[in-house]
Amino acid sequence: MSDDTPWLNESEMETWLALIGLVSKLPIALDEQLRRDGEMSHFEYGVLASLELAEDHTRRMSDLAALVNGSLSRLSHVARRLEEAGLIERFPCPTDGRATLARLTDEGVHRLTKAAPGHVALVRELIFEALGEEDAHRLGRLSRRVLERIEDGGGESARIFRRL
Amino acid sequence: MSDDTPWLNESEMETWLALIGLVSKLPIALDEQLRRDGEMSHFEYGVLASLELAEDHTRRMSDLAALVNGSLSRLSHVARRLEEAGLIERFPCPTDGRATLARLTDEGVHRLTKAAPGHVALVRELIFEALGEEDAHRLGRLSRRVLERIEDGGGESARIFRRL
DNA sequence: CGTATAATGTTGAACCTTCAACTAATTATC
DNA sequence: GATAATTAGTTGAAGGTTCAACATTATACG
Repeated sequence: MSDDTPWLNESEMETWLALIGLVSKLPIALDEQLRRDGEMSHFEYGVLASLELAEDHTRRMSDLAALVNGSLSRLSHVARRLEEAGLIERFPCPTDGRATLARLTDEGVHRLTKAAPGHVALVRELIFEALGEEDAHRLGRLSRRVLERIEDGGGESARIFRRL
Repeated sequence: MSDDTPWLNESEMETWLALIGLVSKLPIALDEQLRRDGEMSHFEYGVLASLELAEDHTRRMSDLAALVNGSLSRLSHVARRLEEAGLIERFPCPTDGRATLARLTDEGVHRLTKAAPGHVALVRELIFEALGEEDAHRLGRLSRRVLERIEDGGGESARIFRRL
């Protein structure tokens, strides 16, 4: 095979490995703290936190799924467990019979409140203290640009593929 | 409770959400392409690629685990599946009776070769084309700094906790 | 209206990862 | 050199995620 693939050069490879390292290890660090301080995963924390910010502590399942970057199926399973644990409750949406609403319970608020300070402290240490406000802000902007590209259709080849 | 927790301000929250978005979605985009072009996950790709770069296409399991940012247990399960699929083979290390060596087979090389061009193309598009070489390099440097902080013990609170 | 299509969620099975327990070999220590 | 502690790796069970199939309700459109 004639190799016209534009492989990564050494500098690009270093960049890529650093990013992959971050993407693999940051979630583990977050899960570790939250498991310890709140007996929950980072995904579950996201669900609870996102409900706490919402009007009446209530959101539609599909909105919630989008906010926490998860599939509806994943959220549905997680919601069942959170409901069994008494941290949220679910009930049908009065205005759209297809939809389900999830609401944070008082106990959910309590558990979130217990875990949150440690979580914020960890985020501060790993991002804002490690980089300083300015560089942290740069990291945010760069992340957003990559994110846009990802959401733009998952890559050129995927777009072509999907059109067939 | 008197609330002296230094919550994130709006700008910090935007930064953090962007980063979390990246960390949740980049792996999904990578897995999608590799699943399509090579019937493998990104983690499996990492294992095969890391073996291909090695002397004699062979590495110790524990070295491999560190290189792909995974636990030894996870790697062991994955290695069993890759071995069953004929992509790698495992055999005891001749110089250290505790260790196991993993070697990429010819079929493993073939499968890797099949998936690699699409993978590189995706990485190029999502990172280097989206950001340009210079900003991509910045992203790499920032990632590395956060990574160092993570590996520095998982955060101040964790260090204190662990000392008790 | 009535049917076709799309949107919203849930479920169970298959699959993957983590966790704890375990085996086996090596190194440290006395 | 025997025993203890450490290191390397595997395993099975428990728990979480994905995938495909399904049920249900809403919307489009003829």
